[in-house]
Formats: sequence, C-alpha cells, structure tokens
Amino acid sequence: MVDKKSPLPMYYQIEEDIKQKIDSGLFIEKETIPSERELSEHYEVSRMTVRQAVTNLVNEGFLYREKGKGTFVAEKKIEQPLQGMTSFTEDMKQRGMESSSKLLEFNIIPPPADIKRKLSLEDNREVYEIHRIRYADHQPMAVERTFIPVALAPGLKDKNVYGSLYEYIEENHDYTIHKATQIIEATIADEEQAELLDIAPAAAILHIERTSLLQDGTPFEVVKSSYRADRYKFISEIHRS
Amino acid sequence: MVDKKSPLPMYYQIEEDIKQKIDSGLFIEKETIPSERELSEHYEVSRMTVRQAVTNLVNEGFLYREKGKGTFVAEKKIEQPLQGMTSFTEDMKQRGMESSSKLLEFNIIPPPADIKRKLSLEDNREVYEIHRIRYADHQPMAVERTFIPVALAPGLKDKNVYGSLYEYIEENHDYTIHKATQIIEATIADEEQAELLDIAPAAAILHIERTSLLQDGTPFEVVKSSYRADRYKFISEIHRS
DNA sequence: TCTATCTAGTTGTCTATACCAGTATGCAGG
DNA sequence: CCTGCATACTGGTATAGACAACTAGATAGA
Repeated sequence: MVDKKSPLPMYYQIEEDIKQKIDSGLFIEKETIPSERELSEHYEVSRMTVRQAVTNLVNEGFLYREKGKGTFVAEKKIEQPLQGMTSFTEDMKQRGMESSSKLLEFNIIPPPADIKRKLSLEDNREVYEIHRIRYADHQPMAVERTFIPVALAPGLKDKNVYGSLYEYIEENHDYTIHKATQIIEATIADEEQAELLDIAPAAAILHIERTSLLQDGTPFEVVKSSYRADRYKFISEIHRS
Repeated sequence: MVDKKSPLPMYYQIEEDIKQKIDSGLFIEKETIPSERELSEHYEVSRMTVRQAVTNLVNEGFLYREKGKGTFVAEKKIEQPLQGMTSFTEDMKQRGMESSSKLLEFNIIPPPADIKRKLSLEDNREVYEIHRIRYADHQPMAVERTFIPVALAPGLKDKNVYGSLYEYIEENHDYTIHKATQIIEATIADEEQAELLDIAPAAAILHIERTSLLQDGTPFEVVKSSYRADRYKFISEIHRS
C-alpha cells in the first residue's frame, strides 16, 4: 500500500502500487482501472496527484487513456525493451548471460578525427582508447573500442576496465549518462575480427557505434562494438509521440 | 507568441513557443531559461500550467532541470533520432531520399507459425502477405514482407500498397500505431535477396523485424525487412529513465 | 421501433496557493 | 581572511476546486 509519512513522494508510491496491481492481475489487460476521482479517494490524495502518477505510467507504457471513457491497462510488452540500458554488462545480465572481458589495449592518445568531432573535443585534448574482447558465458560476443576524454575520467587505469566501466565511472565521478545515440549497421568480418571473435572470415557482424551524453549534453564516450551476428540481436522499441 | 483564445491548450502553445526560442537562439544551450515563476508571469498562466509545458519538453529531451538551480537548454542532438518513425516512406523522407516500391506478391494466407504468435491470432484467421522491393532514389534499398491480419484491414487491395501502407491505413481506419518493437540483426544475403537488391551474394544485410502495436496493445502488423548494408544504417536513441 | 436529447461519468485543461528541499550568495562574526 | 549562517532564489510535491470535451447509456418523443 501507500504511506503518507514515507519520505517517498505519494505519486511515486501510487505508481508502484498500480504497477503491482497490474502484475498481480488485480488490474486486468485492456480493462479500465478505477477513475482518477475514485483513485484519489482511495489513496486519500488530490486528483492532481493521482494524475501525476497515472501520467507517468502512461508515458512508460503501462496504461493508456481514452478521453470520456477511462484509463486502461496496456497489454504486456512482447519483448521487453532495453529500458535505458547502455552497458554490455547490463545487457548481458538482462539476457541471462555472464559477461567478462579481455583487455587488448589501453592507451592515452590524441583522438582520431571522427572521435574528436563526436566528443566535441578541443585541440590537444587526449582520450583513453580501451580495446577489449567482451565474452558472454565465456564465449566471444563482441570486440569493443571505447573512447573517453581523459579530462572526464582522470586517473583511469587499465586495472579498472576489466569489469563494468560504467560502474567504475559512476562510483568515482558523479556523472550520470542521460542518453545515447546508436548507429547500427551490418558488415562482414575482417580477418582481425574473425580471429578475435573465433568466427569464419566474411561472417556477418553487427556493428554498433554508441555516443553517450551526460545530462547537460556533454559527450562522454564513443563506443564502437562489433558483435557476432550469430549470437547477438539488437532489440529496440519505438514510441509514437 | 501564445493566444489565450486559441482552441489549442496553453501548455502546448507554451511548448511550441519555447522550442521556437531555442531554435532561434534566444534560449541558449546549457544556459538557464527563465524560472517557472517568471514564465508563468510572462505567459499569464499559472505555474502548474508552465510546469506541464516544461515537463513535456524535459521528457522530449529539449530541456533538463536541476533542483535549486534552474531549467537548462539541452545540447542539440548530434544525429536526430527517429522520433516515433515507423514507416519506410517517412524514414526515407527524413533521410532526404525519394521512396518508391515494386510489388512482388500480394496474398491472403493462413499465417506461418511465428507470425501467428507475434500477431496473437486465433486459429483460422488469415493475414495479408505483402512482398515488396523498396527503392530509395530509384535504387533498391530493401526487400520487405509485411503481415497484417485481414480482420484489421478488410478490403485492402494490391493497388493500395504501392505507396505508404500507413497512410492508406490511417486514412481508412482510425487506427494509430502507438509503439513498435524492432529486432535487428546482421546476416549474409542469400541468392534471392542478392538478385532483388542488386548486390553480390554474401554481401552484408541488415535485417529488421518490426512488430507494431495499436494503443490498446493489439498487434497490428509484422514487417520483415532486409536492407542493403552498404546503403542503410539504423539510428536509435536511448534515454535513461 | 427508431431517433434525438438528456444526463452522469470519464479524462483534459487550468487556477491559485502552499510548503518542502536543494543551491548560491552575501554578510556578520571570528 | 574565511567560516558559517541567513536569505532569497530555484525546482519538487501536493491541495481543492472549476469548467470543458467527450462517451455511453437511459429516456422521452415521433
């Protein structure tokens, strides 16, 4: 239930309560939930507060509204989307696989031109270049090159990059990655990739280039990943505004 | 500016006005916009109404808030995302290319097992199968197979599918596609695909399978597309909640 | 029986206000 | 000089109420 004395905001508690009622089958797919007025009586809050909770759940796709009719429970998502996922480690965890890494290179270099542009770097600013093989359940899944401005993560050492780079960064700096743009394309494995990923030359590769931005829009990193196409599919969800 | 007598809601007009001020450089990247209290005086509406406008712009990524400090203009997106885009026609338009199609097959068939499952179909329900080559600037870009339940678009004829299928559907039924899940993978062209797309056999193919849902969660269509990897890159944007 | 209207219920928009919590700045006292 | 507190800002949460727009079902009249 909800607790007026909790430090958590009421609208948040109501969101969680409604989500729980959906999960438990108390609120049923395609059927209306109680009206906003009824909910506001039930939770003993104003209608505007209930509306804030319901609006958030609508934006997250759990509910949908129809004017004059009511608010309905949306159908379950078929394939769950990657809700804000940005790291290999998290991704593999969601897929139920164990992730690990092998570090191939760890350098501090002047950025190549495309990286310099994508990270909006001034002249003379260097970047870390981290080249790794990523494993899922101990089999090669991808080769990855990560570029991060040295200025944004000073003191990063090669020993920090064996596990999740994100965990390290989020623990040691209070950055939060807010959004990322990904460009996805299909290519054919070159000899180096085939060797590192243990696949045939000319096998299919899913190439993903991700540019991550902090909340204020500062580019934080560029990651170029080459996934084995026989092991990896990218799942994405689109919402019409 | 904004107009109190307009039939459009005030919060929407304020959103548009703020977006326009960002575009015109009146509000500058990484700098604060006027506080909510100032905006409410300026637009002569209550602070809650301004908040509704600002909240929407924050959710869409134009602004970000910092408690105690203010509301800031987010940096421009580097690569624009595909904001709710779901159709080949719209996609090509955004990329500045002219789209066209060639119909290969138009059938009404009992659905294959995977389509039946993905469209949540009862037994004995048939689907349209529409097989097309999609061209961008008169060069082959993709081959596409679309599956739509006959019950959801009765009367669809082969002559309707030369242009944008979405436009036809939205004009003739009041469906709106609300969201879609896409599974993206890399493959190697088989002989048929190579022939249709005018590429070498064993060239890279970007395969995208999209399942589109209506607002109440009813699956509306499954589209299986095979894009020429030398011409097409998929762009996606992730937001951390 | 059919049709038009009424009515009660829903979400959509908006107001005016209040207090809380975090941030920055300036000023007083050491 | 600088430390710490007061203060005046910011956005965050919440209230209670009002009217508009839309829907569905009941009701009355032809």
